[in-house]
Amino acid sequence: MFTIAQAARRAGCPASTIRYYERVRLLPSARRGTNDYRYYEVADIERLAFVNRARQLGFSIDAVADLLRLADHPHSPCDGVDTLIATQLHSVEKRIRQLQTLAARLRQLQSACDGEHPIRECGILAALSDTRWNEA
Amino acid sequence: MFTIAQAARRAGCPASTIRYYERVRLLPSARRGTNDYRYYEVADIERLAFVNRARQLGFSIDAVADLLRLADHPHSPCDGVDTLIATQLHSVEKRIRQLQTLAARLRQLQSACDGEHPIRECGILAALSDTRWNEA
DNA sequence: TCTTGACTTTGAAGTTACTTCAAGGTTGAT
DNA sequence: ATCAACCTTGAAGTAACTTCAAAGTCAAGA
Repeated sequence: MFTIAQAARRAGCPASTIRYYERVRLLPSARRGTNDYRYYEVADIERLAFVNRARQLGFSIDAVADLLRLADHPHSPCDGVDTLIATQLHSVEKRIRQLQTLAARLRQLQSACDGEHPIRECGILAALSDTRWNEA
Repeated sequence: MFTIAQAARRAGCPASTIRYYERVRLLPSARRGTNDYRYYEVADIERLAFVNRARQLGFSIDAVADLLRLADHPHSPCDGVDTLIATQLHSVEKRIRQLQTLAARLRQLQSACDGEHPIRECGILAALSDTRWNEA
């Protein structure tokens, strides 16, 4: 049996996050001691660690809840899991593409200024003020 | 003079966003008519468009406020502008690297399952449950 | 035993950048 | 006159937490 801080250390997240997951019902209510402290067993901590790993992969709380539900039904087919992973991968890839476009624009802006002149002559602000910007 | 919806259309953002920017003081309070409607001139709309372009580049509201302040001082050197752009570019690049790591992990997970078996045998959930995960 | 510091509890509010909603007033065209 | 489409405000909702305040608990050392 572990206190919330011990569980947090083992699972690799703050105690406040564990309380939060309980509050939003991502995790079941923890067993309580007579002092009203939450106590966790190894199995609880493993589930929590599973949640943290999925969150680190960028899954939303709702998606993690789906994953947990799927993991709790060992006999059903795993298409659902595959779909969740694929969906997440697609959204990550899309976000990467957006950010790459962004980075390219920022680099372009950067090349419009050598830092050695007053703002009045700054190509960056000129570009940002240019109404033709949105065409680019 | 334009109403808020007209200004919004010209600047390319919802009217609610303009009100929001005013509320958080990113933009000055708009001039009001006797009907209490907000009215905008071309210069106001240009400033709003500038804000929208910077936001589209991923600058936070605070950073946009900095950009506006800098743009309002045409005689000071433009190092500050350069720094803001560089900082933003670095954070975008960092985020891209994080997401690429994420995508690689998701692809790795994907390869652990061919979708043709029950969850009990699913390599994805096995990997997510594996305590050695965090080493990877 | 007392104290001290580190833990625990709760509910509420703060974070970011908006969007949505409710309830009501204004405008312009028919 | 009436109708749609606009405008106003303040408040609440969104995601996923984090931080805070106020108060109770516990373990160890003097």
